[in-house]
Amino acid sequence: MDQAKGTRKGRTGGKANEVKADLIAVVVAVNNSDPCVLTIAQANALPSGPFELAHRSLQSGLRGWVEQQTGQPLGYIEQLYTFGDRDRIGADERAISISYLALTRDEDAGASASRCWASWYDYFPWEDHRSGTPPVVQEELRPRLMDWADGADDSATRLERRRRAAVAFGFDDRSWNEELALQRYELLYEAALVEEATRGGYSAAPTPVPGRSMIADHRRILATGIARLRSKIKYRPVVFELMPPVFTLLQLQRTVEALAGRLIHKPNFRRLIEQQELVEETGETTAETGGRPAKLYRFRHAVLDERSAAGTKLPLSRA
Amino acid sequence: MDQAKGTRKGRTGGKANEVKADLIAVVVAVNNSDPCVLTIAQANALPSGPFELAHRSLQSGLRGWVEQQTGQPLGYIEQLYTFGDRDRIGADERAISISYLALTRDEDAGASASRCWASWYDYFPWEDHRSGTPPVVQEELRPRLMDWADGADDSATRLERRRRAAVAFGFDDRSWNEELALQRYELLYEAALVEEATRGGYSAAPTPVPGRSMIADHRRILATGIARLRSKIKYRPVVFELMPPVFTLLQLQRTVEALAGRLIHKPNFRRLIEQQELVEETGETTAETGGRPAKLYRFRHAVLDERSAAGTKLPLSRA
DNA sequence: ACGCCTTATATTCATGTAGAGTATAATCGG
DNA sequence: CCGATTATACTCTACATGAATATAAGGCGT
Repeated sequence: MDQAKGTRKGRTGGKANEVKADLIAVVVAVNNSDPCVLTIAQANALPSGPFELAHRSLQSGLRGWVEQQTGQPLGYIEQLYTFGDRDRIGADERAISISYLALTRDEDAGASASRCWASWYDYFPWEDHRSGTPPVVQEELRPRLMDWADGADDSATRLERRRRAAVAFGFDDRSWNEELALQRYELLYEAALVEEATRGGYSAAPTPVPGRSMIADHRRILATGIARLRSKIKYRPVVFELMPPVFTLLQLQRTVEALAGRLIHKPNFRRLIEQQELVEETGETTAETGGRPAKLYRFRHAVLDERSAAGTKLPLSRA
Repeated sequence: MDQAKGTRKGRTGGKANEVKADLIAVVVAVNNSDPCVLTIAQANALPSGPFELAHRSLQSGLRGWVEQQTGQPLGYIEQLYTFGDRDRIGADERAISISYLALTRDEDAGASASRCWASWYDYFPWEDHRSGTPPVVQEELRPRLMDWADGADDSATRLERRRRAAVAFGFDDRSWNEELALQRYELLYEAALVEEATRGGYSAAPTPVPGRSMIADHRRILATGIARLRSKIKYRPVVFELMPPVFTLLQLQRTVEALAGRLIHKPNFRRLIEQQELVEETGETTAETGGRPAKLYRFRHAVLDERSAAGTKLPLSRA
């Protein structure tokens, strides 16, 4: 495909088999039920920078870049994915992108000149189902994806495309699965319905679907982070990285709902949290919620020790 | 720590911020209830090679190296983790390791000169609990980990180490969790009980615990692959990548047991497989199993289409 | 041919958990 | 003091899971 580029890099002195490695961060916080990502460049890019010799490790390099570009110190970090440059748009030379997900609280609003929190759903308007399926899904994504499917050469491909669209977006009475955020973005990319897909300039660029784009493959990386986080909150107590030290159960629920992009059954949510003993009461209450004062809770950090929390789904014998 | 190396790389012409990127493969197959990994260099290394300019993508580069070094073509591939060189032992220059998990069948025994399948449990004897907890856990790992814990300076650290060892290995009536394969290896590394941990030559090297080691951080990468696979078989139908086209339910169970390193309740396993409609009968039976002839099944490839199969663990509303 | 061993397959039961709905309690503002 | 609002508690049903037991169908030795 792009084999013509194979011998392009003729720098003298440099070893042929070396590449540039970029560290890219998806830094997430939740403010007032709004899931936010830390951005730079007028919300057009994620914090990032090359892995340098001075960096002690990949993670410390990432921390350095994020702090330098946004002033935001990072707590919880996990690796997302390493992309090769075939996936990178506009990359001028051989490069790989090592992406990370970081969770933080947007507490200290000090020195936040370049710090810019943007809502996830500015980039992915179709991902927020907290008020029901957003209109853009039925009114725009569905017909345009169907057009794309019908544009295939053979009928097998047409069926295949329809099926993939239906699974990803929950068409035809399928249920919406919030964890498929990455698949949805990639499907739209493949259908050339997002701005990034038409950057090559080869095809006549149609109007992209709603949703802000980013430089290079940053929006794809953001989608990867969203998908990972939506999956992870279900089996690891990572939400608490996004919560203040003390909170009410409803605040916790609203945070999870913001991340998942869908609503949660309140009594069941409370039951789940309580029976898993994820939190403990502080003894205080707050009346700032409007009605009956709510108990305040804090995260039981001990659960990080107690549970290895890898759920089984196989009929393993307990013997 | 290794900051002294910071300015070491003074090559003229080459850009400073470029690194070597190695592609490393954990290629898994299961033969006769034995989980195997594809190795080279007398079973001392995993197939690997640098990411080169000629490679179309990271995955195709990996495929190339594995096929060249072992003759084994790869089917299913997924990325595992990208390690920085602080984690690499004996790395002479700045480098990162991008590791992958591949699943295959060891069918065509043709041209397998350099191809060498080695059992997982040669490298991790403490991971096979199919015949109960292996003796090495109680007889060797436990006392030596306790010694390590007791060797800490302050009592808080001692308690912490004991707790981590207990969680990882299921001491003190805790249950064994097969998915913690990586944590177990890293704990042994930290306690300097594996050969890799004493390569620096600084400390007087004690006798490592049983279990074959590998070059660089390859055993760590293998542990990463084992942990990932043990986790993934529980929520995605990846086992079938390791099965022949047609198989009995017991063969399928034995394969899962080989991977998980523990036994499965037979009736429940069958129920799980059947009610999820993962397989369909071929109509044939085989009498090669000793007793009553077993029905032969094949994987229902349609499930890959139908299900997005991301299980929920939150009380989401279905409305 | 018969019984027995082995493996395959089917059935049952108790328990626990998830989804969903309903009921009561404690504030505040009029 | 009433009702709007939010918090908290309880109930019910369906289904999945862990575990045990029962029946079926071959081979094999005598």
